[in-house]
Amino acid sequence: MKNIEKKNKAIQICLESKETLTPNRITILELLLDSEAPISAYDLSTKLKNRGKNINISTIYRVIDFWIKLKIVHKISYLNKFVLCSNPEEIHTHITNICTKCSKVIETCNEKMELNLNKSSQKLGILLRPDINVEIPVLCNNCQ
Amino acid sequence: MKNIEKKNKAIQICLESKETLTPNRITILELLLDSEAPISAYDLSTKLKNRGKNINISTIYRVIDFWIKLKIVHKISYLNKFVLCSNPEEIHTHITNICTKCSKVIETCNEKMELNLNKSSQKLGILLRPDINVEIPVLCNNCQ
DNA sequence: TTAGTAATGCAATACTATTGCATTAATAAA
DNA sequence: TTTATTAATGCAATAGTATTGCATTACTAA
Repeated sequence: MKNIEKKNKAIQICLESKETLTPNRITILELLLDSEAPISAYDLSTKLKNRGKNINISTIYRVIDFWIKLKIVHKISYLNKFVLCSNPEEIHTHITNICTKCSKVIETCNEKMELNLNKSSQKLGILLRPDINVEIPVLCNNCQ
Repeated sequence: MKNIEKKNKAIQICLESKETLTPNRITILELLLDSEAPISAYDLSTKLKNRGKNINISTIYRVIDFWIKLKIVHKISYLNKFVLCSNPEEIHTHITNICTKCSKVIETCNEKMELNLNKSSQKLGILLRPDINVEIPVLCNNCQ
């Protein structure tokens, strides 16, 4: 999925949800689009300052939360960083492979990674969240 | 696995690794044993102070890292907290189901959760880490 | 036009984690 | 036993991450 498609998809989802598409939300969405690797809120803040824009850190966090709620953005807890979802349109288990050496992220979806958790979770009496995002620590191609 | 067994196992692993078993390391191990839920480094610090012991926060982090390296303790990135591994003796994929509502942790191992990642990761050119610990956001029994 | 709601700014604060250097404790070699 | 070496800890500053309450501004609907 190309960046321009991702952006349009995000905007579409936003409008369909009847949420407001503000300049800050677009700006931060674009920064996340530009960033291949996950990026922290404070890195976003720095990038914005470099471009002459100054958005308060609280607003940055709020905007990130906004996109997370729409499932456009994922938080990578392992890194305390944020990344655009590679497939925002699909409802599936998001699997984020994170290289623990170089922090590169390889995102894939349930089918490709064969994560069959539903049966076993029933036995445990737990319910998988529909917006499930699983982080898996790996070593990428270059770092092995 | 009972607490006393876990403790003995941890001590055994420590000694077999020819690491030093210091009072701080034992104290913090015991606190982690007592805590059912994951606990933060600063919460450990508070508990220690309440018991009249004052261990510097840097030491607490170092001791936690020490136990993590021995695979006795897991960091739960989703919570920025730490928890004793339920099965320190086994080499397997650790799967930590975390209730996103109450933070309860249900840990299980690879076999029980059917996490078949090896084949698919090969296709992606990535290598699973042997000490892999996967966090899965769920809703527990009580919170559904 | 006005009332109400949503978004943002501001700045303080809380929480999480690391660092460099000094000191102390433990261990091994002479 | 004494000394040299290494490991562990303390200290306190600092860095990084995230949230909060309240004021202000922008937007939306009555």
